[in-house]
Amino acid sequence: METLKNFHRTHYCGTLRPREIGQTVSVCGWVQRMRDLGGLIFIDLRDRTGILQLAFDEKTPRDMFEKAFAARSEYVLAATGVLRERSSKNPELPTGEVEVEVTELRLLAKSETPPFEILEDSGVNEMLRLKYRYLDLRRPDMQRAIALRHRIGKVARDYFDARGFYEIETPMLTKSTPEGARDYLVPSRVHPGKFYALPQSPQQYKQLLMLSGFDRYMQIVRCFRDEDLRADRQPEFTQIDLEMSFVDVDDVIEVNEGFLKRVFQEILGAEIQTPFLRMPWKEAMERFGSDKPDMRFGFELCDVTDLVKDCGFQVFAGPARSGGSVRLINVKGGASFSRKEIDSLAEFVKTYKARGLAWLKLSGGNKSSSFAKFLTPEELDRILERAGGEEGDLILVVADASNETVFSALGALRCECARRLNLLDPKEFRFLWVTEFPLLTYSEEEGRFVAEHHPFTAPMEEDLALLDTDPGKARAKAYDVVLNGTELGGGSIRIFQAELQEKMFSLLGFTKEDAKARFGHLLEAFRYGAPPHGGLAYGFDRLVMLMSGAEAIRDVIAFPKVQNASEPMTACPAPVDAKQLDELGIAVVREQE
RNA sequence: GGCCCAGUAGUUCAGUUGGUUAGAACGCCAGCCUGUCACGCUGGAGGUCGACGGUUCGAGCCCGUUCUGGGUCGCCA
Repeated sequence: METLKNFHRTHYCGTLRPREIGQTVSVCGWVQRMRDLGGLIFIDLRDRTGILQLAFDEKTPRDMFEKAFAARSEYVLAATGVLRERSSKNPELPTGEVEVEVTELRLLAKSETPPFEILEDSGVNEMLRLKYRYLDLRRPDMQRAIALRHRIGKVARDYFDARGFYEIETPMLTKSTPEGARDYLVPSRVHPGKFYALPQSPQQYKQLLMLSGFDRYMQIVRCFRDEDLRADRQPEFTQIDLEMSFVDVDDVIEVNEGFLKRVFQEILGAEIQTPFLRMPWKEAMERFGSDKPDMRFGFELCDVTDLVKDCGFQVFAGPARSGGSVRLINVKGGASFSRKEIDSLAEFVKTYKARGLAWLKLSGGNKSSSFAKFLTPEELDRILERAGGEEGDLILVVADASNETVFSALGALRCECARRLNLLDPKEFRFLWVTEFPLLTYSEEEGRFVAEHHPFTAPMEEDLALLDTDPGKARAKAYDVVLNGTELGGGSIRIFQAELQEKMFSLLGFTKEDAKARFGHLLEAFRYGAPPHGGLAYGFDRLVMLMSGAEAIRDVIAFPKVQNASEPMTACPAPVDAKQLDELGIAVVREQE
């Protein structure tokens, strides 16, 4: 095996063009492919910039030719030679007009045959890819995703720096505050029986930084939540976290619209119009059945509760009379769905706890329907009129005694129909601010109000009086930025007055002692002059995912975890030595079989 | 914790009603080949059909259990 002694790379493989013809170049990389034509050998050498053809023939020094002959996939080579024009060009390749007439070739490392080929758009099983992630990451699409991630982070740092934000690090070993997601706990050798928690977000620290007068803070920061995974949720994930002092909702929104406009412009060349549409939470739910509506298509919800309250169809009339609702979406062009497809949509809404799905199809001048026969023609006409039903439409109705069920079922259904009708263009970017979230929601399970966002979120001034009379109706100065049905980020203006914070805690059912034990440091700090402040945090992985067109955040994370929160390559989590546990004063009483 | 989907050479897949020795492509190995670039040609190696159990004269295929992975509901302030 050889080394790089006295060898100096002059170029990346993928960067060479006819302008360098005649120059002596030195390149390094991995063997993508070797083509042995007998007296002539070609090697495609790959580095992170692309592929370059190395050529070997009878003019090549004999020992170099022998080395080329022995080259195999993924061998690591260094080559020096004169760049020349190819006698037959390859228009498919950016470097397709040139090749290196090799005079020196070094074999730096051999490679076993990889478990899968290093190719773009690999159809390989993801588990295998993740087990050999270091090989998977050699593939051009992964290289691009990781490079894109870097560039987006760079734009974020540059943008916020230019607007006076400091990047300040906050601790990874923090105090567990068991409100919200489960914490990852870290034991302490020095304090047996006591635990740190990995941060779910730097929320309290960044608020304290505002109190310290830093005025504008940002951080690209790892966060941890010990909850179940999804395509867009990992147990450790990255936020672009920011906080600003002496601001209200409009100020936070404005600086962030500027950021998103900039990052989409710089990275994708996409011109995003600002300001974004803003929509109160209540309107988003009523119109789209979701607090993160995808605005790329219609199919808005339509409330027909009043029209069916007295009808003879109990499936509709029952929920309509008992405080629930009957709502529909009109899927334009949905009449093309077969009966079987409609049945599968009915199965789909059942996962959202809907009892069933009533449907009416307008096709070929006819109405076919699962429920029309239970209604009078007049009742049906009024429903169709309100739904705007016309030829080619499919009307889908969900009735339930719980409005939440109706919203979540129809909200998911409208997205599913759009998917099936191919209405989702990943290159179209429809931004939206959802604002005026409820401050509190009542938890039946816990028998108390819980914070919708978090307990430091400020109520809207116009709703302050409601805190004493009807707290469930109070709206918060909270906002989410939504892109194509994905929550990209969210934040709020925070409470900065101790009296209001105490009132919030009491609404949340915390005693003074509870509040002191959990948030005492914050409450005490707020006694020393807290500025009005607020902020926002982006899901960085989700942002990169949407900008790269990936379908899961795993595809934009170098070393992601799989669904059971383990990591296939290193096989963690893993048991530890009894000695380590002993030092920590920890006894494991229940092990997984 | 619930529901749905998937698991067959190294990889991606096919495999009829349950019936002889489980196939293809790519990859890999060997030979030939001087302008290929998904090189070509010839030959070859490579399989616990995820695992266990059951039904059967006979199971890749049917049944049950289980493991692994994916999606999703719950959960995720």
